[in-house]
Amino acid sequence: MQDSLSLTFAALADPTRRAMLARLSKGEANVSQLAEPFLKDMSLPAITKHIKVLEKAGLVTKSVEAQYRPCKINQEAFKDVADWMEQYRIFWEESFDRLDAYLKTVVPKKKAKGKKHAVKK
Amino acid sequence: MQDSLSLTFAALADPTRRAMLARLSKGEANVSQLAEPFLKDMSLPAITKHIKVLEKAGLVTKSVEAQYRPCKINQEAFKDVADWMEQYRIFWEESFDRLDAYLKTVVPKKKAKGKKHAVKK
DNA sequence: CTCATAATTAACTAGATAGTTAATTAACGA
DNA sequence: TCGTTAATTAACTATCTAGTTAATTATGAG
Repeated sequence: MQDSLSLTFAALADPTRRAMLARLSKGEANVSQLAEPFLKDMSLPAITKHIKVLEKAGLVTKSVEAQYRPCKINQEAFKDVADWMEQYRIFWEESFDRLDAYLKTVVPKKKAKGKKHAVKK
Repeated sequence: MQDSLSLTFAALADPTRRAMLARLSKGEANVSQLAEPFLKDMSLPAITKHIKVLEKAGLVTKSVEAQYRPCKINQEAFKDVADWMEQYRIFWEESFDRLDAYLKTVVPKKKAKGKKHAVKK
């Protein structure tokens, strides 16, 4: 991995981290506040690591306030995901009719020029 | 991991797999057609595995047609991602004003009841 | 039947990820 | 200054991931 979108999706691929984002969508929270619902399941260092993953992914920013580390959602990464999703809108929007129509506009049963990989059927 | 959304995000966290989806968004393709742009970088078994990841994530379905395995995009997983994203719309939509307004509606500098975790400042 | 192509499976490896416990750093309050 | 709380770092481990090569299965073409 390494590219920014991959980092972001990887960060989202964990229920603990998604729950943290859900919490942060309600407002800022420092590390122990974020940790609180999970401390029955995992240690504080584990939480620290999850937050680091969210930061590296650009989904969260953390600041310094005395001994606290208030975290908040960073819009940029969400925008990146939303932008990427745009190209698939046709697939996740309700209308099946429009999908059918769309699928007829692209690659009308392409023959694969060199006829090497031609799809027979 | 294990939950469906985590599987889906994990599948999206790879540029090869995202490129495959982009290809499939233009229309069906069988395994070797999907593989073609990547064979200079990786082997066919690696491709097979990537496709399996996309299938398990529900992003792609594969069928059988003679010796070919035509793949196509499966809408469901995209819908799931889009639905999940909905709750963060306020963050990825352009309007900063509306975000400010929103943030004032939730958690008005909560005091953390037991005063144990009170955010000082 | 035999060969070539499509695709998968098996077995293995390097490196990443997610967690642990123990120790450390920093700031506040008394 | 001393104890407490907030948070991180270090060191380690188990499991997962992404790739490899070699072998195998299945189909259609001649």
